[in-house]
Amino acid sequence: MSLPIERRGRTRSIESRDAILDAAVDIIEADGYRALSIERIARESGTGKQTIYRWWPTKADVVMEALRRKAEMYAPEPKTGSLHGDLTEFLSTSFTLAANPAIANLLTVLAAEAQADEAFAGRFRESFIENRRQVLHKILDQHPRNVRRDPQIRDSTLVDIVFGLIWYRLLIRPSVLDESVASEIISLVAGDATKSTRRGR
Amino acid sequence: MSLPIERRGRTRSIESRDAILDAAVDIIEADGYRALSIERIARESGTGKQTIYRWWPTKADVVMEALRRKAEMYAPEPKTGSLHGDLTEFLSTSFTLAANPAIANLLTVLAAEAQADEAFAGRFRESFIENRRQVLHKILDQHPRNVRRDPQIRDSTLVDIVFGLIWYRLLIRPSVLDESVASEIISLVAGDATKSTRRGR
Amino acid sequence: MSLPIERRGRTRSIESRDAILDAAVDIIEADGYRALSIERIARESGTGKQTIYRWWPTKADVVMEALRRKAEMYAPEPKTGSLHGDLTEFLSTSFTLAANPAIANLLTVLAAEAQADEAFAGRFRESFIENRRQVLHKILDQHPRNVRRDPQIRDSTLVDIVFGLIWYRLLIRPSVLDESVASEIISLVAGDATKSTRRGR
Amino acid sequence: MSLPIERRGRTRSIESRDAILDAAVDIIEADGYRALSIERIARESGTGKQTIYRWWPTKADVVMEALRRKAEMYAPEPKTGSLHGDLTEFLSTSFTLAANPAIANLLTVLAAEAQADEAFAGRFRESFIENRRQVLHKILDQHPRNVRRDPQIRDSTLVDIVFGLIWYRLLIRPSVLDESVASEIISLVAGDATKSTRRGR
DNA sequence: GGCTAAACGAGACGGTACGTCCTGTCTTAAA
DNA sequence: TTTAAGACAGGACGTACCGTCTCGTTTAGCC
Repeated sequence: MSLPIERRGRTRSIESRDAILDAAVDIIEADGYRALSIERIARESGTGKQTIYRWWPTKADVVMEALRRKAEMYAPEPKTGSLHGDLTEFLSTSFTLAANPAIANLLTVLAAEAQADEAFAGRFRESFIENRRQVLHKILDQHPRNVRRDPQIRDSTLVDIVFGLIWYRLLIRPSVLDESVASEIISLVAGDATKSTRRGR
Repeated sequence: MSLPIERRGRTRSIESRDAILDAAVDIIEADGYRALSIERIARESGTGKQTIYRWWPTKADVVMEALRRKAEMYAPEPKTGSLHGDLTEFLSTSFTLAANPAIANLLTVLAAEAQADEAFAGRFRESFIENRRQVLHKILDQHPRNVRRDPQIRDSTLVDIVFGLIWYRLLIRPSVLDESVASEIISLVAGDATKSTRRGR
Repeated sequence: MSLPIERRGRTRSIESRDAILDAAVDIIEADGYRALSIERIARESGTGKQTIYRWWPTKADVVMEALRRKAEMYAPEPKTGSLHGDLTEFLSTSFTLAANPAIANLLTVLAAEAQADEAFAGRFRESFIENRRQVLHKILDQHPRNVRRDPQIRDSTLVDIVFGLIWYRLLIRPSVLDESVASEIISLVAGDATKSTRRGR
Repeated sequence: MSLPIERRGRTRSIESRDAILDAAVDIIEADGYRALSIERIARESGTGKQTIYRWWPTKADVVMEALRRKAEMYAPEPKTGSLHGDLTEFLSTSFTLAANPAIANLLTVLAAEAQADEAFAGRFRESFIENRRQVLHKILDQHPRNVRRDPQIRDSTLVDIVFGLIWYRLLIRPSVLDESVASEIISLVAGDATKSTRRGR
C-alpha cells in the first residue's frame, strides 16, 4: 500500500516497545497511576528513557497505546438489523470493557491525564472518544426517528447521555454497569426494551 | 457550641488560609493544574509549606476548599412545588456552575486528582458528589412516579444520567450545557416539558 | 565581630557537608576523576543532589573545598630570616603536599576542571594559586636583590618557574619532587645553596 | 616496511577524516571544550559516530590529531651552532605556538583530558611531550657544560623548568610568553644572554 | 560483471548524568 | 503553638551523550 519509505538506521525494536507497554500496565496495576513514571517504566522494562521519549510524547500516550493493544477499542459496528439488537450489542461490548478492572484502570488514567494536558486531551478524544461516538451515532442514524422513544432529545445529547453514564460510573462514582442498566438505556433510547423482546421478564 | 477548650500558643491565621486558597486558584487559572504544587502555593501566597501541610492533607483538598469557598456547592434544595419547576431550578443552578470556567477548571482538577488518590476520592465524593445527588434524589422522591415519564428507569440511574451528562461535558468532551439541554433532560425525566406539545406525541 | 545576622529556617547540616566532601574524595581515589559525578556523590554520601547544588556551584568546587579541608593550603609564611631557610621551608611544604598522592590527585582534578570551566578557573586561581604565589613573592621581596643569584630574572618569572616546575610534574610528566630538586631551585634563585656546606662539589 | 596487506572493501574517506578534525576544532573554538562531544562532532561534520569510533579511541585523540595537522609540533631541531642561537630559536618556536589562541586552546584540552584518562595521558606524552623534550635535551647536550651558567642544575630539571613555565602559563595562570621571557630563560640556562650575543645585534 | 568485504551515513538501543523541580519532613527564630 | 523561612533526603523530570548495535548504501579489490 505504502511505497517503500526511506528507512535509514537501525529499525525500531518491537521487543522494547512491548516491554514498555507491559511495564506501564504492570505498574498501574501494582501501585496505581501515581506510581507511574517514565523513569520507572524504563527501569522495569529494561529500556532507556530516551527510547520511550522517542516514540511517545507523554506517559499517557504510552498508556493509551497499551490500552489500544489490550482491547480493540474501536467498536465492532454491530449490525443486527434492529435498533434493540444493535444497542444491546453496543452496550454489551462497552460495559464489558468498563467492567474489566484492568481496562477501567487505564481508562481512568487517560481521563485524568487529559485534564492536565490539553494536547494529550486532543489525542485522547481523537483516538478514543470520537470513534466510539461515531458507532453509536451510526446506530441511531440507521433507524427512523419514529421507532425511537423520544424525538425531543437530540441524537448528540442521547450519545452524551450514554457515554456520560459510563464515564460517570468509571470516574466519579463507581457502580456496576450490568444488563439491567443496559435495558434501562435501551428503553430510554428506543422505548420499552422489554415490551417486545423480553416479555417473559 | 463548643466549650472554651484551652487553646495555647498562636492561633491559626485566617490571612494565611485565604492567601493559600487564593494562590491555588490563581495558579490553576494562570498555568493549569500541571503547574499546581505545594511549593508554588507557598511561594506565591507568602506562607510556609508546613502551614499548608498542617491544614490540608493534599493539594487537591486545598482546591476543594477553595471551590467550596468560591461557590456554595450544596444545592439550594428548590421547592417550587412542581417537578418541572424543581428540575428547572436544579439544572439551572448546576449548569450555571459548570458554565463558569473558573469553577469548571477546579471541578476537573478534583475529578482528575480523585483518579490518582483513592483517599481523596472518598473525601471528594462525600463532600461534593453525594450531597448534590441527594438534592436530585429528593426532588424525584417528592413527586409521584406516575407524573414521571418513564417508570422503567430507576431513580439512581436517572440521577447518574443527569450528573453523567454534566461531568462528561466537563471532563471528556467539552460542549455547552444550556437551556435546550436542560429541557431535554426534563422531558426525559418528567415527560414532555412543554405541556402543549405532549399531546401530539 | 558580625552582628547577629538574621538566620531563618533550618541551619546547614555539617554532617551532610562532611559526608559530601568525604564521598567526593573517596570516589576520586577509588575510580578516578572520570567517575566523579554529582549524582554519585549524593548517592554515596546519602544526601540529596539539591543539597550539593545549594552549597557548591560545580563538583570541582566540592573537590576544592575537600582539598582545603584536607590540607591547609595557605602556606605557613616561613620566617627563618635567611633566604635559604625560607625557600627551603617553602619548597619542603610544597613538595610534601605534591608528593601526597591523595592531594596530588585532587590538584590535578582542579587544574583539569579549570580548563573546561572559565568561571571555576577564576575561583581556583583566587583561592589556590594566588595566595601561594603571594607567599613566595613575599619571601623574595624580603631579601635584597644582591643576595640573589640572577638579577636579570624578574621575580614574577621566578615565581612562575617554581610553580611551573611543580605543576608540570603533577600534570604533564609525573616525576619526583624531592630535596635534590629543592636545592636546585634554591641555587637557581639564591645562588649556590651549598656554597658553605658542599664546597667540595 | 609492511607487505602489501590485502585491503578489501571501501577505503577510508579522507573527506570524512578532515571533516571530523575540522568540526572538533570548530566546536572547541566556538563553545569550548565542555561542548565537545562525539555526538556533536558527528552531527556537525556530517559523518556517523561509528566512523569516529573506528579511527580514534577517544575524542581527545581526535583533538590531538587535529592539533598535529594544524601545527607541525615536532620542533625543527635548530642548528645555529651556538647555545644562545639554538635556544632562541627553540623558544621562539615554542612561544609562537603557545601564543596562538587556537593552538593554546587545543593544548589545554589535551592536558585536561590527560588528567582524567590515564591511557590517553600515555599517548599524549609519547606523541607530544617527549619529542619536544628531546629537542631541548639535544640542544643542551651539544654544548659543553662550562658554557652554561649553572652546572648545579641537572639537564632534566632545566628541561622541566622550561616546559613547566610554558604549561603553567597555559594551564594555571595565563600570562604572556614573549621575547623578554625568552631572554630570561636563556640567561638562566646559558648565562647572560645579552652579554655575548647582543653585542653583534 | 558478479562477489565479498570494509567503510560509510543514519539512527535506534540500554545506560548514566545533568541541573531543576517538587515531595513531605525537620529545624530554626519570631510572634 | 503557629508562623515564614528554608535545609534536608529522595525521586522524577526531559535532555544530552556515551559506546554499541543494526540498517541500507557505497566503494573497493578479487575471481
